Amino acid sequence: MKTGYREVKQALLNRLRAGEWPPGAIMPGEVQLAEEFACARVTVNRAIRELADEGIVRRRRRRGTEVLGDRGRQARLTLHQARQQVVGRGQVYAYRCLSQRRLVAGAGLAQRLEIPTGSALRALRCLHLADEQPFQLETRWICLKAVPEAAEQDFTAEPPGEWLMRLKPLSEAEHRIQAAAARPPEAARLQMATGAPLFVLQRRTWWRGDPVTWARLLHPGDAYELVVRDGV
Amino acid sequence: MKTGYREVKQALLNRLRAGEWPPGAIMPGEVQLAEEFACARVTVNRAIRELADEGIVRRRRRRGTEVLGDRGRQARLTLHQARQQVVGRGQVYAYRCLSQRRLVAGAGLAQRLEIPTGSALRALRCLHLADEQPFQLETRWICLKAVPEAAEQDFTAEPPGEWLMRLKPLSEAEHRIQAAAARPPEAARLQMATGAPLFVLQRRTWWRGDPVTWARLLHPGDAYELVVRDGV
DNA sequence: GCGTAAGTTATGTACATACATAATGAAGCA
DNA sequence: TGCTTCATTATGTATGTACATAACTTACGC
Repeated sequence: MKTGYREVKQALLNRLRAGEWPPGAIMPGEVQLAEEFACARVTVNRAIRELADEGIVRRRRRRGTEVLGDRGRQARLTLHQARQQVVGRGQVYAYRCLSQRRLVAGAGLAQRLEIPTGSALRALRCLHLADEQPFQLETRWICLKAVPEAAEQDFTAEPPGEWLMRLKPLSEAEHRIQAAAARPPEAARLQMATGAPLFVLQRRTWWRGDPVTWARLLHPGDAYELVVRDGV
Repeated sequence: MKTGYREVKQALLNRLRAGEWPPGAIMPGEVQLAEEFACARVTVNRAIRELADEGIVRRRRRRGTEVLGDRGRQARLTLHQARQQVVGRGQVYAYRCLSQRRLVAGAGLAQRLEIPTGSALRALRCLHLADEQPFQLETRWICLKAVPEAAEQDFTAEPPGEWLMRLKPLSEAEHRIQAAAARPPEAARLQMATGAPLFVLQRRTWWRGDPVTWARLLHPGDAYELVVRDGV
């Protein structure tokens, strides 16, 4: 039976689901599977490579393909800008820059951003609104060493996230998601009660290894959720 | 210059980062790039395919390869079982099953689980501890139609998440992450104040389209965070 | 002018072949 | 025994070729 890599992949997935090769087991080699499916080895290779990319199996030279068991559920998360999230909900987006200034990094900031103390930064505080209601409170620092253009940029019209995305669209990022209690100034900005739950997303990004920005994005906890749907 | 697909991919990424092809632009075709890099078309194909998999470009037949701009940041999220998270932190894991019983789905449950009203379910409430401290409060329903073995299974020794993972290791899943205020019973179980922030992870899974389980995992907000690090 | 058929084009996939690379074990030697 | 060397093996990658497929363009018939 002449087969494409998709069919091979699906067939292998079905067998894995059926428990034919339990976690920890070594699957048959590519040549053997190619023979069984009556296809070229490259075809099997591609099928298994995709399974490996998805974290279902692990491939090692000479060892073969091992079925992974205790791996966690994997999901592909996509994080959008506030504007996209708001218009995606069918609401009207608005943006306000609450403050923007320059400063030099103190010890705490320097440590969080992994930069030397005294580095020049741009500090911003912005509010994103959905249908006139506070949607996200953004606190952001931008390293002027990595992004000197940010020193003179005026962020009253354009959110810094979108501006950065346009300037440096491809960078590495680290995201941290937490739940926290709103402190008084945050609660006031977001028009919620002090101590009420906040959804907190912190994002740090790098550009070729250099720290670019650190953002803390706060959402009122009762109005926000992150949804990830993903066939394993 | 004889090149491998990794080099081609990196070279293309560099040009994309340099803004050579702005978002919305159509990149040169595979044949042209193959000629430029002095390699086979398939090599360029693989390089660009990986960029497409990562959400950086979009490929369409006859149209060519379009550079995406407004896409959100992507990250690969891995969600582990409570046990793995706890031992990963270097703490001692413990598990307690607070209650387990059978019931039939009422209207609300049926809707949330996307099953007919009256379906047989197993309902569980469990507590996961880290160093004797409450770490996660789990509320779970298991559809007996999809997992009949769960009807008689005793979950006092093994957490249902791990048991299910062993039984049905590969299923589709939907995750929802929220921040919420702890209600009195939850707060008591987790030894925290009523109204304090909770990190809420809800997970629904399917097995070949059939709903399998719905879990609500609550973490004290001040002691939990989800970290995702990912080069774009 | 309008709809349909045929042609064009870029990506998508399959295959045979060849060689590269990492990991493992066995043979050979001090 | 302990070490190096070499053969083995499964995966990793590159290439030329061929054909498939989707989508756009043009030509044709009416």
